Amino acid sequence: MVQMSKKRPATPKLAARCGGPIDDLLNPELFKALGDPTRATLLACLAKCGRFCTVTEVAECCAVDLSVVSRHLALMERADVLESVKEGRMVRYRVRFHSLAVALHKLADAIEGCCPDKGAGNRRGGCCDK
Amino acid sequence: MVQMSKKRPATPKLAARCGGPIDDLLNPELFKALGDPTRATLLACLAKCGRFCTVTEVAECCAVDLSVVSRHLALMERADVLESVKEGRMVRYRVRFHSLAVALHKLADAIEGCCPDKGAGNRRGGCCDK
DNA sequence: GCGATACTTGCAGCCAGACGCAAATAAGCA
DNA sequence: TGCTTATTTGCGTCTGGCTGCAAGTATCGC
Repeated sequence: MVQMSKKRPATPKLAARCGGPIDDLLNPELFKALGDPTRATLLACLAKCGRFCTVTEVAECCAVDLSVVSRHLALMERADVLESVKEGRMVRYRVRFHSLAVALHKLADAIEGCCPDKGAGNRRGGCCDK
Repeated sequence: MVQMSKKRPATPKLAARCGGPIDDLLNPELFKALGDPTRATLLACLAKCGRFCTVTEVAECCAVDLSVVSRHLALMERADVLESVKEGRMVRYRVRFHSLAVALHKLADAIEGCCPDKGAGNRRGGCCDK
């Protein structure tokens, strides 16, 4: 296995030029999807429920209009937080449990990998590609 | 060790009444802080840099006004993403590596714990307190 | 086909937040 | 004290996003 040199940039300006795993993992679209209180409620309810739920069912867990719920669910699907299946006239949404958990674990690992006080030489390969 | 009953709510509506670890971990303030492209850039640069950086240094890694950077950093500090120290006339910010990584790992675990196709009976105690 | 149900989309109002500029505050230095 | 540097704050602007209502589309059962 080739040992890549994982240098740490001296300044934030240099860090900007230096790609690392954190750049792709810190996806604003994903976190925007998780950053709205209404969507957080919907997501938590869907997660606790576990199964595929219809838009009407999900709408019963918070006070906003059904059309708003429909839009929130569609947005979270575009951000790969949810997946959906169409069954006749209804659409069922479910949390993308694995994909979401993996994305969060990877980001957490990338962040920890950037931490300088981590024993000798960054575990997990450091934060920077060169 | 007492075995708590970790039932899964039948509907999203019931799920809303049923508290679980995911409710607290899915903190909109945190994800709002991560959900802006400019803040994502600043955070990635700070993470790759690893050390405490001044506002002026951080501002060099993206094209917005210094005052904007100052506001973004303060916002991320309020969301517990960054920490700061004041040194004379300058303020240095650094990523809260451990705290951030732990929050993300916990959320990822809580989400995985909600996933129904996880062998027999939810690992990690399920998603619901009752 | 017709009405009912399930969901999406168009529209408009409204508020939050991102931004730049300029002024204010704070701290170092001569 | 006066000047410079570092950062914050006030203000106005503007865009984006959340929301509700109403209308549109799709599907089901009769």
